[in-house]
Amino acid sequence: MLESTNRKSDLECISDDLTSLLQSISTTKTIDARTFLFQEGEEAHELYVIQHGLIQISKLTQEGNELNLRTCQEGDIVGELTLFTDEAKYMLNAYALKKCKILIIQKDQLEKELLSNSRLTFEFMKWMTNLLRINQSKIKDLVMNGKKGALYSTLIRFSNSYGIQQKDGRLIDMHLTNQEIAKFCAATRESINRMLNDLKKKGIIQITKESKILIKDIHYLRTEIGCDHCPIDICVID
Amino acid sequence: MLESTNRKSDLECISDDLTSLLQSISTTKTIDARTFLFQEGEEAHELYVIQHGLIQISKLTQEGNELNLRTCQEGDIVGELTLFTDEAKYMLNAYALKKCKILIIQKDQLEKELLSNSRLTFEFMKWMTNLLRINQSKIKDLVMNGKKGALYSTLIRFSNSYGIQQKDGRLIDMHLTNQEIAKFCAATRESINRMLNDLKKKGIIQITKESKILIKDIHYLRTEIGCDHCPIDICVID
DNA sequence: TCAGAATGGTGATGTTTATCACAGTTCACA
DNA sequence: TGTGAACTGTGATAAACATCACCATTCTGA
Repeated sequence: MLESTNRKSDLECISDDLTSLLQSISTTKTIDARTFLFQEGEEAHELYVIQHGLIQISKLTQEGNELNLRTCQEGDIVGELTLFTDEAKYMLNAYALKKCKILIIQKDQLEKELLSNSRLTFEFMKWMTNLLRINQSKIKDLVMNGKKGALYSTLIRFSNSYGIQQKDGRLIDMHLTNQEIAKFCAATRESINRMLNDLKKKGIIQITKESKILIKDIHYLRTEIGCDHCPIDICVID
Repeated sequence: MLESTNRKSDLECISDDLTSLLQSISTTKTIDARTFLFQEGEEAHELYVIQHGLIQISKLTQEGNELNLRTCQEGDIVGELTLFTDEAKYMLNAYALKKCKILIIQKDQLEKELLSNSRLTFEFMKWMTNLLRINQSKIKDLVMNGKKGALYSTLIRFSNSYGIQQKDGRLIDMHLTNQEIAKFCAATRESINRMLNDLKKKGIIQITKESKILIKDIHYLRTEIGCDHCPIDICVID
């Protein structure tokens, strides 16, 4: 490991002021692995900051299919889509992949605090704008170059969010099954498997002993989907 | 025409205070049909409110393909993705479909004004939150049910944004060519044409004399893509 | 340590969607 | 009012992707 991950959590992206505010007005709780922090349709009066653990944000379809949208870890803010909204229901599911320690922040309290401090507001709006930009670029990536584009985009985003630079490439420091990747791409496990094997044969990626993905030629992935010069803070998982 | 469109523009969604603020700090300009208000990569120091006209927001790919993201008319805010962001370049293209009258607002001036007035901040964050939710649901719709899902979602969104209720259905009061719809769905003109004709044969839609789309059975479209009970302010074009 | 579960891998086959090619129709405007 | 441009419609064919079926491999917990 030559260099630690360059991923910035939500809390790292926003200022220390906001961070300490969030921590000062919050309580904590612990949730077990393989349980939901919240589910679609539930009333949303709180939002959360992950102190420790791993949470998957997803959306379910009627047929039981699942689309993964984010994978969140320490420092990330979860549940943000309900802020300042009358419609107080979650649209998404938050599922704990590991045991988590969570800060709980009351939505109306945060709203109150934000409105009384314009510097915090500025930080928060900046963060929201960034989420908007990320989502815009995701729409393009998932839709414009078929499933291959969706996969390449997902790999690039994971690399930017959770990658560790190594001498022979960039390691996605996270255990990802074919099935999980498929859920980010809205593709089937089998298609993802075939495409990953193609990338292996071409030498673009490599699977490590701990079955993590090592990206040896990220430039190939980028040029294939035409995100050659897109800003690195946009091409991320959350 | 039994009932006027229920579409709310951005300005209608946000408060009168913000509306008048936006108008007070803006200058105006006029741009011709078939010209760009701004293009990807350009420096972004301003954002815009449409006073009159029609603007298409899109994203181009390297191969010259185009993905339509929004169609904006009177009252809509354009260029919002650059707010509160260091990255001062537009990610999208704004193309005038009709001659437009536009309010120009300096980005830093708006940021300053917003931060000095917490009620306006509240409104603005609420509006941004809503945009985020719309984008989330668009990702799902475009990706989860194939091109048919993308088409049905696009029709529903246009119906909600630009529809006029009539005795025999809901009329999308806008001239949409197959090619334009295709750009919203990231599909080909031919595929859209075939799918629309299938819907015609099934009696789900009907084309009026002015070649506008009349949706006779929106319930069918909704159930097919599983957005039967999604809030109407989320299933919109912008 | 061993049985069952989860995951990875791959062929065969069918469906969806794009591509190409071209003819018919409508529209804009000189 | 006629003519080129834009749009619609449709068949034939190819590529992308899903589905199904099945076996190999790895992981996991009693």
